[in-house]
Amino acid sequence: MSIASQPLPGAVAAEEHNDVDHTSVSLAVSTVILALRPKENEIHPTLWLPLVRRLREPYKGQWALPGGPLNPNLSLEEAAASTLKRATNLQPGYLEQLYAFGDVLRTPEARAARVVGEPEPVPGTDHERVVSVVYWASIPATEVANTRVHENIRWFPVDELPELAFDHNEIIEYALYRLQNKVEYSRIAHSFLGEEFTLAQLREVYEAILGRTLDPANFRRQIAASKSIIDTGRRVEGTRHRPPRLYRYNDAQAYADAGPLGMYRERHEA
Amino acid sequence: MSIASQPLPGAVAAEEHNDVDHTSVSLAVSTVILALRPKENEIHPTLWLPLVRRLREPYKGQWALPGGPLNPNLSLEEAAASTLKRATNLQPGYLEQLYAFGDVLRTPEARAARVVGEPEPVPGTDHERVVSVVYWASIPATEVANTRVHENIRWFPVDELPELAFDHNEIIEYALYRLQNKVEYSRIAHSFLGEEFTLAQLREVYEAILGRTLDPANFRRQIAASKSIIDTGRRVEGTRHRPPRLYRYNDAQAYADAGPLGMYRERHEA
DNA sequence: ACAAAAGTGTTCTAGGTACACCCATGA
DNA sequence: TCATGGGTGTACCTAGAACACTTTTGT
Repeated sequence: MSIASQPLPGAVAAEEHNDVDHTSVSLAVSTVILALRPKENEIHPTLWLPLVRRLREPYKGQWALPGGPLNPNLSLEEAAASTLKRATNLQPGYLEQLYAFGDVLRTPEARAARVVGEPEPVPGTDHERVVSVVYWASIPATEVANTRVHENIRWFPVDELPELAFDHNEIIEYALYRLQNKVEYSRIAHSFLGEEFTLAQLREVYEAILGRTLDPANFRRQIAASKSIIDTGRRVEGTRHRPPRLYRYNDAQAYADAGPLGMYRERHEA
Repeated sequence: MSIASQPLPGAVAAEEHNDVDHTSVSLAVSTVILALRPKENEIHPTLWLPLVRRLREPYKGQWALPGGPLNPNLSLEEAAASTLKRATNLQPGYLEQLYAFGDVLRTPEARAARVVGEPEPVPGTDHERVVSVVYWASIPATEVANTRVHENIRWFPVDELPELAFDHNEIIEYALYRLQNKVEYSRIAHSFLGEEFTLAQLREVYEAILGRTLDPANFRRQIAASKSIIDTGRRVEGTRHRPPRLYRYNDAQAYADAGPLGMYRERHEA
């Protein structure tokens, strides 16, 4: 028996490797995949995400985040990317770990009970324990058109989601919250656009994510001050007003997140 | 066979439950436990953390983060709290998920190779794959004295760590980075102190975490503006200067983090 | 000419920093 | 009375918000 499971005073495990068999908890990786496009008959873009219909119990027939059990040969991030590829066949602009969800019983009811301090429902014997490591990804607008179509995959606007399997509604809510924070102090907004874009397009990304309009004048200055974009010298013509400049990212920096070590390079860079 | 493992166009798994057996990846939970106390012969406090000596291969004899395999009956957070209790017998002031580390081979060498783009070393057949969900916790100063003593547990100042097992040095580095960020926009600093404290003590917490001195005058005003503390009316006497006031937290709010849903309540509160 | 969005200038305010200075206590 | 940290006042600077205004295009 492992020292980890002894309740004696000397019992402290230095983690990892062969301490105990833990086949009863399985590990899945899911991805919240976000892209911007306008709804039918609307001008401004909204966040959309692809969901997958469950083909088996529990929650059979309901929509869920794309994902699956972790392939032992892939890192968590590679697994998330692979999920993304399978579900959409698109190239992400950014990919980052969101959170590891690991409550014993992961249903909306269980969480509600927990929040108000009631006793949690006991998992049934048919309920296998699953810990999900969830990633979120952005898809550049230029990619969106290439989405694969499939009967059991459908894109939904984030403000018109159905009731999803497990705790997936809550996970998406949290992903959107994280995105809102992140857009304010990093450069992820760019990852929703193509190589070149106008300031108005970039502003629309911010507006869609933050859910409010921004002053174009101030927005321009803030972005300029951040030095995150470069004027290509070219303009978009054919608009019925003054032609806007085209910009591109200043930074050849990779948007795929290299994990924590990458994450804290990020804020010191600019 | 599960649809998740088919490479066909229609193959998209809606995650979770019985899709595949994945006994070959095991799941561990570790905790970076942080407390403040002065080093020998120093006045100002430094961050310390407890490490556990490994009793088996790999890395036998080296120090490592306290942790162990996930008990299927516990949530991730409960598992982290349980680890903390086993390693220190102390009550944490705050507990929060840090990150899920899930590279295929988690050694410093592998990460270094990855960063410079070299091919990664191939895991040996004796190397079982482990995904670690890591939490970090703070211990109030009033608790620190009650630490359990044990031959295979030792507290180290964070700036004098030995070479640790696995990628644990990197994990701790990241924990400290996260702490630095967090201290600036939330109230965790309080969680390193007892119920009542002086402004100078609170400032010392900030200074130890941020690694720089702060202007006492401005610090006072900033904390006052945040309304996060309340004057108890009492003072500390016996100092050889003007007696400082005693304060306590304004907020009866729980410091144990309730996960993502709790996390985003946090920033809108103040 | 006019509509519409691109782009510039100006003012105001809140928050942070720097630092001079006064206050209350023990020795 | 002096040393020491507690605590206040104030001037400065910068980033952001608000908004008036000018520019450049297509129709």
